[in-house]
Amino acid sequence: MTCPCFHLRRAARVVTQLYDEILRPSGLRGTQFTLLVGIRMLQPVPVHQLAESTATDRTTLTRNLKPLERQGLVAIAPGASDRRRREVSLTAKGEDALAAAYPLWQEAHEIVSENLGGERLEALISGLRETVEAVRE
Amino acid sequence: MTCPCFHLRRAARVVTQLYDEILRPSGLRGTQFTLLVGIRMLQPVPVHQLAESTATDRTTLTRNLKPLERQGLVAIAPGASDRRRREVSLTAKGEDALAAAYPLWQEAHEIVSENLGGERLEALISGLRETVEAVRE
DNA sequence: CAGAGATACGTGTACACACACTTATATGGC
DNA sequence: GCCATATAAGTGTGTGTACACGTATCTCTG
Repeated sequence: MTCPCFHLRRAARVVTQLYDEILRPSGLRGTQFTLLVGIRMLQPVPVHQLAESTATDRTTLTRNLKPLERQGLVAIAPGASDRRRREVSLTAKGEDALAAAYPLWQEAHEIVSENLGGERLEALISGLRETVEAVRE
Repeated sequence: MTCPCFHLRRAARVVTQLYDEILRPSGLRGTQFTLLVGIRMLQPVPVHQLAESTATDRTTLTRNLKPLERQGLVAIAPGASDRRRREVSLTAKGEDALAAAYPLWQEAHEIVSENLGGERLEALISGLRETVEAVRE
C-alpha cells in the first residue's frame, strides 16, 4: 500500500508518541508545545488566524486551547477593535513552561535527526511542506 | 520551525481532510478505509497483531473498530485456540463497502499525486516509511 | 441608517489517539 | 496439578480532530 493518508498518519503517530514521551517531564504534549510556539510568534493573535497559520480547523483550535487556558499558560481576551475576535497570548507561566520544555524538545529532535539522518530529515520536512501547499489550494 | 512532529501532524491533517472529503459518498473515513484494507490483508487477525502492523496503540484500535463493527463491516470473534484473542474479519458488507469506496480512494490518491508530482510523492512515502522504522526501535 | 450578507467564534456530536489500570486466559517451572 | 508470570484485551480519562449548526458582531450597500 502506498497510500499517503495512511503513511502520513502512521508516521505522525509514531513521532508524536516519541515527542510526548520525551516531553512528559515538562507536562506538555508535543502538540501543545508547538501550539505555544505558534502563539508566541504571533501573539496577540485571533483564533481564526492561528487556525490558518497551523492548518488546523478553527473549532479544533478552540478545543486545543482549552487545557492550556485551564493550566494558565495562555490568556484569551476579547479583541479591542473587533469584539467578535478572541485574541490569544502567552502568559508569563506559558513562557516559563515553554522555556522549561525547550531542552526536551531539542532532545527529541536530535533523536529523530540521528536515527533518520539529518539530510533525510531535511528532505522529509521539505516534502511535508510541499504536500501541505500542494493539497491545500 | 523545522519540527518533524509539527510538520507530520499538519500534513496528516491536510491530507486526511482531503481523503475524508472525497470518500464521503462512501460513508467511510480515510482512516476507516485503510483499516479495512489492513484487516482484509490479514484476516482473521487478532487485535494485537493488527495494532502492531499499523503502528497503532492496541487500545486505539479497539475504539476504531467500534464504529465499523456497529455498521456491520467487520466481525469480531473470540479466538478458537486462544480464548484471550479476539479475531477480526471483514464481513460481506465490509467487502462491499471497500469495493464501493475504492474508486474514490483512487481519485484522492490521484489528486495528491498530480498536485505534488508522482516522484515527490514516492520520495515522501519512502521517507515516511524510513521515519517509522527509525523512530520505532 | 437600516438591513443583507460576510466574518469570527462556540457547541453538539462523533471519530482518532494513547496512557494507566484492570480482567481474563495461557504457559512454564516446580 | 499449582501457582507465578506473561500475554491479550477492555475501560476510564483526557486530548486531538473536524463537520454541521447556531450566535454575535461587523461591513457595506441602498
